[in-house]
Amino acid sequence: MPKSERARAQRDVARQDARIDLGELESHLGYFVRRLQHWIFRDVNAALAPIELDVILYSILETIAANPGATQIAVAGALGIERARMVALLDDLQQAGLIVRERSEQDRRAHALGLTPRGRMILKKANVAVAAHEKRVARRLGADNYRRALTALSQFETD
Amino acid sequence: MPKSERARAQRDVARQDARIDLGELESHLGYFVRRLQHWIFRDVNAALAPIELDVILYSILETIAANPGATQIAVAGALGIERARMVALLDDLQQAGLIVRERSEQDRRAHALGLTPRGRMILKKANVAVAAHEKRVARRLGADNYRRALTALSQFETD
DNA sequence: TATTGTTATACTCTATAACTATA
DNA sequence: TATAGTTATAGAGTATAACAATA
Repeated sequence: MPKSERARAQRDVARQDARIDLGELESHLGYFVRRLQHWIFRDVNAALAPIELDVILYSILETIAANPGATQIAVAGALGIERARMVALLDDLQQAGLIVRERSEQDRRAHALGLTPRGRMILKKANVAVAAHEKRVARRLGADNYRRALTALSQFETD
Repeated sequence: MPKSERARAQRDVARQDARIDLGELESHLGYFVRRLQHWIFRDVNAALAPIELDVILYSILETIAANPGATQIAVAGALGIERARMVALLDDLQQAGLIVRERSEQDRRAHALGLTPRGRMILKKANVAVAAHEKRVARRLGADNYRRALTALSQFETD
């Protein structure tokens, strides 16, 4: 099934029945965070689909670009991805010709990650698509709410 | 490897991890939403574990409490759960003696959902645990940011 | 002994199709 | 024909454990 169809199916399921009341859930931040996260996930993945990326692969590319030579564990740790899962994700990116894995000279157990020229080109396109997505989020949330949300949430410290 | 060298190596690794820069991700709401959602999910599930619930089962109980007699499809639609998955979730709740499924009199294909006395008792306990979780979120985010986030995100309209 | 990358496995979540009983 | 609930299955995502090479 094409991604657009899958996205529509998800929308249909997510659509709320107007008669249903959510009780206490309406006062819990977690409920609204989950709802927004769901919408954002769908929208950003749709935006990245034409260049054959999803938001996880994009996040990995962007992190490698900002930290050339970083190891798989460092990137995985920064993004909250299991190192076991990172292997297959990097395999995808490598097979697509977007990244290189080179043996680290300081520590021959580790791989130093880097972008290929093609990787840099695709990342540039991805950042254009993601910027457009970000504007859609801001428009749908309202400029004031968008600014409020970004300010508030960016100050949250995880463990 | 001597101890002093090992200590230095560990420091170097730690410093490298701390040095990881997330690039453009730091200006994207989606990144912070995902990060917060992940923390909230873990914390609320830990809070509900002692009464053998998770946040999905709790959300279903709360929605049934607010809409007695609602059908499986109505509750599933309101919470963004596939109706196929809802079956197993309701099986769990029914087996735990928290809900009842009764044939609807208006439409004999449908189940009218309701809480048992035990379901109401457990939901009461769950709401105490979730309220404590909500306070942890507010404290960690800061009172002002918590209010800002709740205001901003609750105004987001999904499709 | 510990760590990096890797493979393997199991479990959950999501999406879809197909079936049954009703409408 | 269509819908509510159900079953079955396939594909992701997540969490572990174990192993080889290296520290």
